[in-house]
Amino acid sequence: MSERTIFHIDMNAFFASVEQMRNPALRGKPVIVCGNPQSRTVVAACSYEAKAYGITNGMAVHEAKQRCPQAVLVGGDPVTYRDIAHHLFAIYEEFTPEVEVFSIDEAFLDMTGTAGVEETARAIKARIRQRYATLTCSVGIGPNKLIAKLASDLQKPDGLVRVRAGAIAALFERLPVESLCGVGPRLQARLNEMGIITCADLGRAPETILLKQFGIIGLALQRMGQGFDESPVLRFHAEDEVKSMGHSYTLPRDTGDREAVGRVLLRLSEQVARRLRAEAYRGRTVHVVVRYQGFATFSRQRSLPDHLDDGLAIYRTARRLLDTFDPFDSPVRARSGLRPARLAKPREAGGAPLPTRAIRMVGVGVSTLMQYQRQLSFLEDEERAVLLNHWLDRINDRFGDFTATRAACLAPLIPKTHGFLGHQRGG
DNA sequence: TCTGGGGTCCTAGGACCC
DNA sequence: TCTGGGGTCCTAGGACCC
Repeated sequence: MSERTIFHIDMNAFFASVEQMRNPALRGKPVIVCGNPQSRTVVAACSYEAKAYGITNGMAVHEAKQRCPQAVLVGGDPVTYRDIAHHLFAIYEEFTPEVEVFSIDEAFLDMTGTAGVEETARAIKARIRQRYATLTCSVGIGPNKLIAKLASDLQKPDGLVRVRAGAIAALFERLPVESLCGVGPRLQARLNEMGIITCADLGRAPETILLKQFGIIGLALQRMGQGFDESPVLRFHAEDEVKSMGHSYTLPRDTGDREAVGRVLLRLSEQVARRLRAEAYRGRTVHVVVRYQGFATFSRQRSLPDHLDDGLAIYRTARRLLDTFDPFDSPVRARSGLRPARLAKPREAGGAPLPTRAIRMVGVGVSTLMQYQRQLSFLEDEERAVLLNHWLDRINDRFGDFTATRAACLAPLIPKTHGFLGHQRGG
């Protein structure tokens, strides 16, 4: 088989660049795109002006503000980003039908057989510029996806880097092992401990050692360290094959109030259900995740006999799971293999009831999904619920989340009467 | 005011069935 | 009288990605 030519296109500071594009006042300024700027949140994307202050994606917003007090905070606008992303993918398809959507701002293109490889890359960049004057991208070109992705990282912003097969070995001598897609902080730390610092080190590491340390993953790691990657560019859009859907919410303040958490759970369950219905899915496994003060995070799941897409039904299961959580016992019990349904009520040490550990975040998800035909006729006893949900969806689609919803969703997420300290700052 | 929110994949152990 | 053993489903946790 002849050598492949793969492009990886990575939009530079995508969300922040979109904000700067549609609001010229933000151009040239440090811009931080985050979730709700009012809540505890992290940097989802930041402009290059902000990066200059050491701000990185994933950093707590409060820390980012410390580094750069004049940074402009913008709440993200996922609908617009998705819209523009779709236009960008359409542009790529002008050049080849072999486009793999890797994330909202990244794609792989299989350009094997194209004459004038770098000219084509420049043409794509020009086409993007023509459509969105202020958006730039970095294009990485390589003999496979692994190398293409790595190459797009080598020059930012507005980069164009081609790594030919013959140049990989020399490049890997100087690239740290964490530049490989798939080697995160944990793996990096373990590899570094083993004396594996560069990609080339990884490629040279003895198979037996890698196998022993990482199991089957070890062999894949070694292949990566040698620059091998056979994975094809899949004409696949993320939304085609959804495996799970979920929502989570970090509370403005940690709380020990189970009922307040329950209300958040109901709200999240309704959101998840609405998305399931919008995409004609039903699911049979309900997951709940709880993060406590201190960041310890636990999850529980339960599979049900039937697939469902009703918020209240999801909530009822989620609520039962939530009620099996015992913050002080969970880590032990989780390892003990006891099924959540059989968990004992929280024990009382020395007769005194244990205090409840405050909850920081709660999430609900549904998996084991099944997509159905919208024309499917429903059983009669389900009709009412289906009609109600349909009606709620129509209103919410038009006017936004929670315009019409169950009354319990409208209660404050954390009652003000509970006396949380420290959230009202002076004057 | 340390540490979001959306996902995917893998592992490991237990239950259960034949 | 040990303790087989494969297949599948289920659950919890962890690593990683953007």
